[in-house]
Amino acid sequence: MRKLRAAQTEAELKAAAIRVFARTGYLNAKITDITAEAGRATGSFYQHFASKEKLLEALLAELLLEGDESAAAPGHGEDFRDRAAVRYHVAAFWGFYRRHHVVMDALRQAAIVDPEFERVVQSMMEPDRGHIAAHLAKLDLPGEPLVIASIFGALVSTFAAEWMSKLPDDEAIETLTSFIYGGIGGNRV
Amino acid sequence: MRKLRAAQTEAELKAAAIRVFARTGYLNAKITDITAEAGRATGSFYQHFASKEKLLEALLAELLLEGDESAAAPGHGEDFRDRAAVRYHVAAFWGFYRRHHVVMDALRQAAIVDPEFERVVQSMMEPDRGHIAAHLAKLDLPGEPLVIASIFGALVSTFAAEWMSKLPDDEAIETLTSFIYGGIGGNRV
DNA sequence: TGTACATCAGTGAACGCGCGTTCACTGATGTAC
DNA sequence: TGTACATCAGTGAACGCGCGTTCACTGATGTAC
Repeated sequence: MRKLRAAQTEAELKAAAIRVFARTGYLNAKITDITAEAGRATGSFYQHFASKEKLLEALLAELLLEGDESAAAPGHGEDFRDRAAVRYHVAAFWGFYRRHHVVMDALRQAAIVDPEFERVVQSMMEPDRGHIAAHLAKLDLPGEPLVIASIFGALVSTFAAEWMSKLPDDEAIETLTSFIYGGIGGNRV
Repeated sequence: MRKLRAAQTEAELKAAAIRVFARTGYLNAKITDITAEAGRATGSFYQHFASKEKLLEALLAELLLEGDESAAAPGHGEDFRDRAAVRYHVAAFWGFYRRHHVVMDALRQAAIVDPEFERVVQSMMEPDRGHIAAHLAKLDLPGEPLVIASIFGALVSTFAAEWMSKLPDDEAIETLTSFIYGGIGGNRV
């Protein structure tokens, strides 16, 4: 089966790309770095992807697939006056980031240079943000729900980017949860 | 005076660079974009800066100069149990970012591609972070002071990056202050 | 089942574009006498 | 004050490097008869 072989190579290129991105960052990654890492010839790359951008889009598609799964996850606490509900969301985001930070960072880097990806990343984050904003809408908040939701996202992802490798998961999740829970007013009775 | 003319040109190149960075971002900015914006010939650039990186370092030096001034600012509230003290720091950071976001963003972009700048940006942020951490050390916190201080920085700068142009300053500062004050436990009596 | 031909994944050397950097030159400003 | 020469900021065409992309080729797998 030839299709199979092609699919195999394509998968190896994707996996190699993720390793290269992790090592040098998306913007510094050369096509030849990726093919070398995958043990293929340079030209092989273009049989599967028209460009580095298209490869990243393919990785994004995989990531979105899993995002949809976890969005359809078992009903969780909806009321953000409940600390456990906040923690649930922080933990979910944290876990997602832990599994996909290489691709997420690559997307962020691509967005810096290419306005097209800027839009893609934005629209990728939008449902999450809306979801969080919906939880927040019921509360008595120190600002617009959408603004606070953006704080939530920014906070968790920037924090994760810096501390993921330095703190144990539960400590990070606890710290973040406490901070956010307090931030949205959870400690006022 | 020849030195004067040179200094003049150098200043114009810097100013032009900031305009170009604001328009296209640091990573997308070409040397010729900058010289064109300044109305100079390409070669002129290299009479003043050995590279785009060196130009950015020069802009950084200017920025640090002002940073030092504001650090030596009039004694402000030191106790973060006091909401006004928190607000003071948020407002200071917000103002600084408003004045210097182009260069700060450029530094962030440079750090992505160049590990050298990574270190520079880190060490630039470090005193601030230490300063904040010192304020926090007295409190009963949901985590390590340095970790919380990094939340503080990440929060204000990511938030600023997104909302600076969309929210009036005082609303942004209020929202951020409330969130952070709550986050560090300020609402528990 | 065997032979002849077609298709396709993979190869890697070569090509060429974009852009950073150089360099021989110009004209103006400064210096020596 | 005037002339001859040196210095230096600025110029922009040309050079060359890095890297993305192409393309003629190979060998293996699939198809027709």
